[in-house]
Amino acid sequence: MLPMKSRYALKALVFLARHQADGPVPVAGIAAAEAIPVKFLEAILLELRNSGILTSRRGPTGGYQLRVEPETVHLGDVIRNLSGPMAPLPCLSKTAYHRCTECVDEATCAVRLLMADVHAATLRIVDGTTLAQLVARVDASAAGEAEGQSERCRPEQGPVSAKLDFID
Amino acid sequence: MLPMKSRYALKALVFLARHQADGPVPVAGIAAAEAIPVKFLEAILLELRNSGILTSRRGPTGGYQLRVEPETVHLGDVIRNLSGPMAPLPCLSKTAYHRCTECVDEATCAVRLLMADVHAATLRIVDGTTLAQLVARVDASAAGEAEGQSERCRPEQGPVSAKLDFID
DNA sequence: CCAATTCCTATCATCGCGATAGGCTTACTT
DNA sequence: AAGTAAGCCTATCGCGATGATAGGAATTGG
Ligand code: FES
Ligand code: FES
Repeated sequence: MLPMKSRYALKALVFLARHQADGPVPVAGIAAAEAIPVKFLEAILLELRNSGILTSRRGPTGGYQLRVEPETVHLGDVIRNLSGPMAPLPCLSKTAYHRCTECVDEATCAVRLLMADVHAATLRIVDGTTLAQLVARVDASAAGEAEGQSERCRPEQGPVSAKLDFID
Repeated sequence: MLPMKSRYALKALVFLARHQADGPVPVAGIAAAEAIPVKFLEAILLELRNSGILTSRRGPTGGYQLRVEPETVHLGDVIRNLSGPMAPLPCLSKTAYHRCTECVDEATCAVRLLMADVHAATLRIVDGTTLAQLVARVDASAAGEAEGQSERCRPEQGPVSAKLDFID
C-alpha cells in the first residue's frame, strides 16, 4: 500500500503545479481543496521543502510554491523522500541495503530473483514519470471521460500468460 | 515490503518443487533447510494446503507435497493467498476494492492514474511467472554465477527517462 | 501402544503509520 | 508597534498489522 504521506504529497504537488502562477499557496488552501488533514499536510510540505522541491514564504500572503519546473520532478523521488525506499526486499534497496538474514546465498535466492523484476518495473514507472507528465495525463483522462475513450490505450502488449487479465 | 509470510512461502515452494520425487517432506526439514521458524512455516504451509496448492499427510513419513504441477502455480496467487491483495491503493484492488475516502473523483485521480500502471506492471510479472519458471531462473542464475554473465539480459529496453539507471 | 507429524486456536510483543496538540518564529498589514 | 496570518518544529498518541510463539488435539505409521 502506498502510504498516505505519499498519496497526499502527490496530490498536493499536482495542485501546486496547476497553481504555479498564483504565487505561494497556503497549506490550508491545499488541504481544503484536496481533503487532506491540515496538520498532516503541513508536515508533508515541510519535508518536500527540505528536500528541495518546494519553496515557502512565511507570514500573511505566504505559502508553498514549486521550486523547480514540473518537468524535472521525478515522482519516484517524491515517494522516496517521504516514505523511504520502495524496494520490496531489504536486499534490493541501493540506499538502504542490508542483507536478508534469512537467505544463505543472495545470488541464487528465488524471492530476490522474482522481486528484482517487480522492483525494476516499478522504478521504471515512478522514476520515469515526471510531475508534468502526471498532470498531463490527468487532463487527458478528464477530457476523454465523457467519451467512451477511457484510460490510455496500450493495444499491443503481447500475450504474457495467455490467461485472463490479471486481477488485484 | 513483501511480507515474510510470502517470502517464506515462495522459498518453501521452490524447495518442494525440487523435492517432488521424494514424497512428503516434513515441515521441520524445510524449515531447517531454508532457515525459517518452524511454527511459522507450519502455519504458512497449512494455508497453502487449504488453498489447494499443497497436499499433506500426517503421522510418521508424513509431510507436505505439491498437489499440482509447478507449471500451473502462478506466484501472484501464492502471494495473494497468504498476504492478501497487493494493490498499492484500495481503489485498485478488484477483490478488495473500496473507494478512497480522500478522493473526490476516481476517474481523474492523479495518484490512481500513476499507481494503476505500477500495479499492472507488478501483476504482469508475479502472475506471469510460474513456480516452474522461477525454479528454472534460479538454476540459470546459479549456473552463470561463476561466469561474468550475471542476471538475465534485457539489452533492448528503450530509453525511459534518459537519466541514470534507477536506484532503490 | 508409541512416536512423529499435521492441524488448529489463542496469544503476545513490537513497530510503523496516520494523525493531533501545542507552541515558536517569521513577516505582512495597519 | 501591534496584530495576525502564515510556516516551522517537536512531542505524543491510538491503532492495527505483522512476525512469531505456546500449547495442545487429531491423525497415522511402525
Ligand atoms: S530475499 Fe533478499 S536475499 Fe533472499
Ligand atoms: S487514490 Fe484511489 S481514487 Fe484517488
